Amino acid sequence: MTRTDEKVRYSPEGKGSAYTPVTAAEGVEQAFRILEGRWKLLILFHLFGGKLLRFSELERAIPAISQKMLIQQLRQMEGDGVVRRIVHHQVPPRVEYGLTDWGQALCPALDALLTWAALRENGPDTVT
Amino acid sequence: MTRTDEKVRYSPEGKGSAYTPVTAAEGVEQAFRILEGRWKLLILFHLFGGKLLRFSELERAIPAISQKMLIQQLRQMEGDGVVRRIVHHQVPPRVEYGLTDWGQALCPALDALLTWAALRENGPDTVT
DNA sequence: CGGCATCCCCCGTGATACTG
DNA sequence: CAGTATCACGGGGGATGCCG
Repeated sequence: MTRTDEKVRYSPEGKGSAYTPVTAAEGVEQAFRILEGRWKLLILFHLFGGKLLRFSELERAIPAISQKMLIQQLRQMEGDGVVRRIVHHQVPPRVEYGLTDWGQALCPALDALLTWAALRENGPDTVT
Repeated sequence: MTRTDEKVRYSPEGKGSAYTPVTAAEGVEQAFRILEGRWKLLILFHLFGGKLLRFSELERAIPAISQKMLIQQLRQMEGDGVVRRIVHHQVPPRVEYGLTDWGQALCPALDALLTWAALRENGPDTVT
């Protein structure tokens, strides 16, 4: 590494957005807070692609999850604006869950992480 | 903004990289496992850009962290191949920490998450 | 300087039972 | 069908003190 003396805030595009290590970490942690949770990613990937799934369909798609955890994770993501809840007032009750636009926008970001994780195996360690 | 409302699914129908909701979630969770931890992101962002920092420098950079947590998070990331530990055998002891190439490769992925998180405020929610 | 060991607490998670 | 409520547990994380 040649020059590291510059005040590089790791900024990729050198645009107006200047991140310090602290603010950048906080931003990512904010994202992590939303995604953290034993089942959230699993739920998310079941909902990607604009799919709408009923509560019971999600239960079947994720057999190991309990009703409590399913509703808890869904509620949290709904509160965070990632998941949207569509209630059909009828008997028997019909509730569907899907992603918001912002939730859909997670796809490329998670894909980047997926790609990164895959590098571990593919990449020949240049780890000095 | 990029259009994510179309066929941006991770393509289960596609060829080559066929992720199911389960495998994709597992992949991202694998990445999350590595990044999860109260201080890891903060440490990471202090190390981005090929910077090498001593233990005591990291302590000063992150005042709120305890020695136990600092070494714990560093060790875990070292074990995961994200952080590399450089020991200079001398008196007094001198130990520096930096990122592996794989660790550096996290930058764009985390940037994607950062960008996504920023969308929440900037983007006028068309959350239907 | 750069750790390691111990105790303690909190909260996320799981199991189970009940309800509109 | 789609939840709600309660109890219990384990581990991640904080504070503190000691070692090479």
